Amino acid sequence: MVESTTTIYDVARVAGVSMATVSRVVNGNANVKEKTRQKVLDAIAELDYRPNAVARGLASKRTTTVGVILPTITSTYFAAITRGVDDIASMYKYNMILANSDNDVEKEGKILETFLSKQVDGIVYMGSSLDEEVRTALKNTRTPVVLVGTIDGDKELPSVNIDYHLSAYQATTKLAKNGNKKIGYIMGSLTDAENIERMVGYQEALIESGLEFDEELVFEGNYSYEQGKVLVERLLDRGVTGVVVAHDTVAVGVLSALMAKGVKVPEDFEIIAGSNSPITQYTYPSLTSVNQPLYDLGAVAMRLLTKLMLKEEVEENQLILDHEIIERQSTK
Amino acid sequence: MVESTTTIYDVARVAGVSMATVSRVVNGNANVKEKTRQKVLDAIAELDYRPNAVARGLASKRTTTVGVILPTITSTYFAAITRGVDDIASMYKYNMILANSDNDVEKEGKILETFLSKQVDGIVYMGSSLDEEVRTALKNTRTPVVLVGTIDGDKELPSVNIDYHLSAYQATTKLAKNGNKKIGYIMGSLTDAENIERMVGYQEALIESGLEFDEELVFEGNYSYEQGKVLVERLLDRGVTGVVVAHDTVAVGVLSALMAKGVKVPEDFEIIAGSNSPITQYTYPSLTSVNQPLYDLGAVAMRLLTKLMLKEEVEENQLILDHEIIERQSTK
DNA sequence: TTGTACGCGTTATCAG
DNA sequence: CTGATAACGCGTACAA
Repeated sequence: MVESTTTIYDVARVAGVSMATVSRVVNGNANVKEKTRQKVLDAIAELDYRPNAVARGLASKRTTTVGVILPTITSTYFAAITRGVDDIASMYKYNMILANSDNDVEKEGKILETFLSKQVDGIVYMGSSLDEEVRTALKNTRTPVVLVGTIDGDKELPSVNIDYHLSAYQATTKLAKNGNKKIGYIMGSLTDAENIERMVGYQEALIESGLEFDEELVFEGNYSYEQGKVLVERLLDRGVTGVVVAHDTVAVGVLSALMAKGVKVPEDFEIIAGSNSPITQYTYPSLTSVNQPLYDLGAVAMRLLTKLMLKEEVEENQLILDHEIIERQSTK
Repeated sequence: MVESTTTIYDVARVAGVSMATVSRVVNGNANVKEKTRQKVLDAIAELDYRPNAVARGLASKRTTTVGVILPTITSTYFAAITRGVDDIASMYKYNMILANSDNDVEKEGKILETFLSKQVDGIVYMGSSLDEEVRTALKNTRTPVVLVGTIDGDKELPSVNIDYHLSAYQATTKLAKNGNKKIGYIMGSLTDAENIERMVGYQEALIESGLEFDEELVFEGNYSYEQGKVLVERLLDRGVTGVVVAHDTVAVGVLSALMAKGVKVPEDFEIIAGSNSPITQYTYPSLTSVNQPLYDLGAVAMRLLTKLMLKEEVEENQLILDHEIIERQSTK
């Protein structure tokens, strides 16, 4: 196999046609006589010719590649979304360049630069906190961008999310109905639009349930399991008997710490996790969870992106997918 | 921001030099007078010029992109490895095109074709079963390939793994020493070289521990949680009191089913998981696990790949990383 | 130290 | 239906 880059010219020569015709055949252009098409196809098979996508990209200004930027692929939350993105992407013949940002503004900036220099046709962005700087950069690009699980406060950038406000309201109400008087909430930074929505939903639910809002019961938990274990101490100190945890990994940490302390779940303490990523089913007791349709979020986002890339009409930029609360063993 | 693709020529014009000089500056070529370099830099800043990586790739025949092919990114096992790959990749200025194969031969073939047509500089392959067809294709490519967590029976393709034989031996021995008389093993398909190694280690440990090998106690478990739950019935039926489970997700399924049945872990049943992916710490009781250094496996593989891509000398192609058994709560 | 000119492998336009 | 030929944006010998 001496494979020294056989080009479209080689194929043309062997098939006895011009390279233009070969190009037509390769690209499925209809204007080719069946007989010549067959000659070309034979030559392609004979030479084991494979089109060079880079050259193609240069000439056509399309790379059939989209950039995906996310905090870290090791999170089952982002992994599930990403799987949805990839499935739809490959369905539309796109590939995915993936980059982990650790939600670091500087890294995000660099990744964005790289993606643009690589001429990606579109970008899928995930990141709990959408920094102002990054947001501006995203808006100033000609390249289509879709946010997933991330809210742009101004609702300018296309995005796919669930109704965080409603989900927080429902989860809190559920805990209230189960008789909990002190209900905690662990979410990400309150500077994120997404969490502001959650906060409002939480407060509304408390009020409607005749409970008092106490900011001491709201905690900022990042993505870590350890964080969850640490927060349990404070939850218990403050008399909390039920908690809604936005990030699943943190929820698992909370559960583990409670179990280790001998606190009975759900008898003495109830937990509702926030995104129904796979791990919520793996724990024992399994975690009641807000079911964010993660795979679908990714799939829908990618579908939206294809429309944007192909300049199709898009009636609505801000997509909201349905969620539900899946009852498992961590609530009564 | 009228951004109509400013090229190297525009920069040259503004800076009053030739495009060759601009190219030199952009590529950090030393042979440029400091003064002109500065002029060029200014022009670049003024025009907000960004090199076109596609054109660059065509001219230089290097894309600074590697292709990563894996069964599914939703597995914490592969996700952890992938994170290691990406960190080292970006350290060396490479990007990662990611594709999920579901371990399907046909998909793998297509992905490989796509990667090659996109002119990736190298390929990282993960997949429990390395199909003969795929293996051949991988070997016939000029593009460097590194396998991770995957064994090439012939040891021809460069790879990074742990010693599966030894790990199986140790885990089995541990359960034997703890007094278990019937020890089960759940692994993937026995057609995979990796699992054959496990099988041998398992058998050796049994013999040395004076226990009998019974093929009825070896199960083929794929990656699913559900599978683990199903297998528990059979394990119990056959009097097994301790099991080694190669795939963590399956191990979690086993644990959950046992807990649900009221079987005490580790008192009445012991479990050792196979790869120490994050979920093994998240369960309660947490899972004793063979600690495969997943992140490192990915990092080392990518490092090896950079050497291959840069045609550096590589003394050893078959890398084996150390593992250990991390004691948690699922063993006595 | 800097500039010229060609090539990388395709796509796309325009004749014919 | 088919064939020249000019881009696409950049790297790089070869000259100067």
